[in-house]
Amino acid sequence: MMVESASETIRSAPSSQNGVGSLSGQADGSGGGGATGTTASGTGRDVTTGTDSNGEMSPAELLHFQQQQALQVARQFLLQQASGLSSPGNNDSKQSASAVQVPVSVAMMSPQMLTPQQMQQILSPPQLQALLQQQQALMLQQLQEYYKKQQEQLHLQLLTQQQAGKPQPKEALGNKQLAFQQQLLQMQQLQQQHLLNLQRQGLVSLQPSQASGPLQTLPQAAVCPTDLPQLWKGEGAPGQPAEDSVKQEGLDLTGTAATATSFAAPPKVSPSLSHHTLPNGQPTVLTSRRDSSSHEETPGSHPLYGHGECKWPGCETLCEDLGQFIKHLNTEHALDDRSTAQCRVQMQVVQQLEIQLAKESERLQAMMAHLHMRPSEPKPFSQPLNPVPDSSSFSKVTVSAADSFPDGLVHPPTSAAAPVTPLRPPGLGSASLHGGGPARRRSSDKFCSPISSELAQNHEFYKNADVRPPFTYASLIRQAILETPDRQLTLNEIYNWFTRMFAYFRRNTATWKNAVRHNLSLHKCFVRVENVKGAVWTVDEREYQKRRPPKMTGSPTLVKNMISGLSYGALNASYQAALAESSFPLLNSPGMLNPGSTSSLLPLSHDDVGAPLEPLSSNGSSSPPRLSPPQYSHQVQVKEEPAEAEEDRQPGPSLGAPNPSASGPPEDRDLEEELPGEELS
DNA sequence: GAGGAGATAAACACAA
DNA sequence: ATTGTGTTTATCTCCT
Repeated sequence: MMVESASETIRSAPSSQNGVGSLSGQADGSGGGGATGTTASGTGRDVTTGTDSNGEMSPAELLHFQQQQALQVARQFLLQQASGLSSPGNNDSKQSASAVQVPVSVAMMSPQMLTPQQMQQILSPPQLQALLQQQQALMLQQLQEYYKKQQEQLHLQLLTQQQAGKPQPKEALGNKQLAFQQQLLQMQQLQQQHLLNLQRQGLVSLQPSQASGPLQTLPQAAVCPTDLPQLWKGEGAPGQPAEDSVKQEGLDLTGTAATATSFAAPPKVSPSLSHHTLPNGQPTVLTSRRDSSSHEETPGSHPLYGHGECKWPGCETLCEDLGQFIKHLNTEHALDDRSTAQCRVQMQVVQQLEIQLAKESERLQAMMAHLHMRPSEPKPFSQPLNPVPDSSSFSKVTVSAADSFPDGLVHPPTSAAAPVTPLRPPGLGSASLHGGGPARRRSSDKFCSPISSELAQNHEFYKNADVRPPFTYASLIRQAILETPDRQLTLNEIYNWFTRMFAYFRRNTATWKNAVRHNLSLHKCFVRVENVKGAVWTVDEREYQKRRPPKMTGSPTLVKNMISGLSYGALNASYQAALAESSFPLLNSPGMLNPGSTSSLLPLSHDDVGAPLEPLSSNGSSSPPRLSPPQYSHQVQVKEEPAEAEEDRQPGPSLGAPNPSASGPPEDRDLEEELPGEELS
C-alpha cells in the first residue's frame, strides 16, 4: 500500500499537470491586471541597461536614473522572491528531485506561474513553513543586497563622473554630492517603504528596529557627506569594478564583505534571521546579510541563477556568467504585467500559506494528541524535508485516521497535500497526497482518505485557496446534492456549489462544468428527476455504493498493511475512512466548517451522511460499508420550485435548521426510475 | 497486459 | 442565433 500510494502520487503527476496547466493560463490572466506592482510601472524597463553609460549624466539625470534603477531592482527583488519560494536555496533544483525543488520544476513546466494552489499542493505544511522562513530570510538578504548594489552603483557613478569631470569646479562637485545625498535619501525611503510593504503583507516580520536598521545604517555609514571625499579618494583604477573600489574604501555598508561571504557561505538556508539590532546598525546589515545570504547559493550568488542558466520560471536562458545573467534578468524579466502578477500571486500564496499553516499546525497537534503520538516537536516545520523512511511508524495503513501523516511526515491532511507529486520522493508519498485533479486519486478516493473529513476539515481552505480538491467529480457532485435539505440540485445549483465551495472551480469553468455534466450523465448514481419547472439531480446511494465496492476485501495490500501495521483500532479507523469516503459524510469535524456550512450540513449527517461514520464504531470493520435500509432511501423530494436564485446563497442558516425532507418520509420517487434492486451484496 | 475508473475534450441534440 | 443542459463518444492516465 505504501508503495502504491507513493507511486500513485508520482504517476498522477502528469495528469495533474494537465489539469493544472490548463488552469494556469487563466490563473495567469487573473493576475495579469496586477495593480500591485504597478505603482512604478513603466519606469524601470529601459533604465536597467543604462548603468554603464552614465558618463555625463547631470545630477538630476543621475538622480532620476537611480530612482528608476532602484525601482527596477526592487521589482527584481520581488520577482526573485516570487520564484525564490519555489526554489529556496537551491539552484540545481531543476535537476534533482528533492521535494523542495519540485516547485521549481513545476514552475518551469508552466511558464506562466505557479498558482497558489499548485504551491499548496506541492508543499506540505512543514515545507511551507520552511519555505516561508527561507523566503523571509531571502527577502532580507535581497533587500540588503539591493541596497548594497545601489550604493555601489552610486559610488561607481560618482567615481565615473568625477573622473570625467575632473576639471569641474568645486561647486559642481558640491552639486553632485548633494544629488548623491538626495539619491541616498530616496533610496532609503524606498527601502523603508519596501520593508513596510513587506511587513504589511506579512512577508517579512521584522521588528521595528530591524526594519529600520538598514535605514539607520546607510545614512551614517555610507552616506555621510564627509565620507564622500574618502570615497572618491579611494577610487581605484578607472575600469575597476565598483565593488572593488568600494571595497578599497572600506565602506562596510556596501556589504562587500557580505558578498564575499555569500559566495563562501553554505548553500543552506538559515531561517533564523538575526533579530538583534546593533547600536550603529551597521553590523546588523552585515550580520543579517550574512545570514540571509547564506542561502543565496554558493555558485551563482543569485537565487535565480544556477547551472549557467536563468532559473526564472519558464526561462532557462543560458547565461555564461552572473553579469550576463543580471543583464538578462533586467531585460527579460523586467517589471511587466506578468511579473507583477506572479509577484502578487506569490504574495497571496504566502499569505494563504501562513494562514493555512497556522491552522494546520494547530490541527496537527490535536491530531497527534488524539493519536497518542507524542505531541512531537512543536516545530515540525523546521525539518520539512526530512527524509521519511517508508517504514515509518505510521505505515500507510493509518490512512484514515492518520491520513495526514501516513508516512510519518507531518503533513496535515490538508489538502494542501495534494502535491504535484513529482516533487515528493516516492518514499514520501502518502495516501493523503493526492495527485492532481479532483479525480486521479482514486485510491485515496476510495479508501485512503476520508474525503468527507478532509473536505470538512479543509473546507475553508478549499474555499479560499485555489487548490484543486482531491476528490472525484462524482464525489463532489454527490456531496453537493447531499448537502441540500432535499437532496436535489439543479445543474446550475451544482455549479454554484462547486464554485462556492472551491476556489479552484471559480476558474476554468468550461472544463469542470463539462466534467460535471459528463459525470452526471455517466454515473448511474446520479438520477435526473424531472420537475415541473425543470430537472434536478439526485443521488442514488445504492448506485453510488455499488460503483465503488469496498476495497477492504479487494485490496490485499491494504488489509495486509492494516493488520500488520496497526492495531485493531487503527484498522478500524482505516476502515472507517473507507466508509466515510464512500458515503462522503461531511461533518466529521463540524468544527472545521464555517458556521454557515456547518449548520447546513449537520442535518444531513443524520441520514446517510452520518451513516458511514457512526456505524463504523459499531460494526465498522467487520462488515462492508453497507447502508442501512433507511439510508438507502435518501429522501428526495423533487423540488416544486425553481431552483433559481440559488446563486451564491450560503447554505448556512436557511438550510441548516429546517430540514423537512431529511426527517420526512423517504421518497423513492426518483429512485424508482432507475434504481436497481438495493442489493449491495 | 487487460480492464476498470476517472478526467478531459469534443460533438451532438434539444429546449428556452 | 445563442445559451444552457444533457448525452455520448473518444482518448488518455492511473490503478488493480
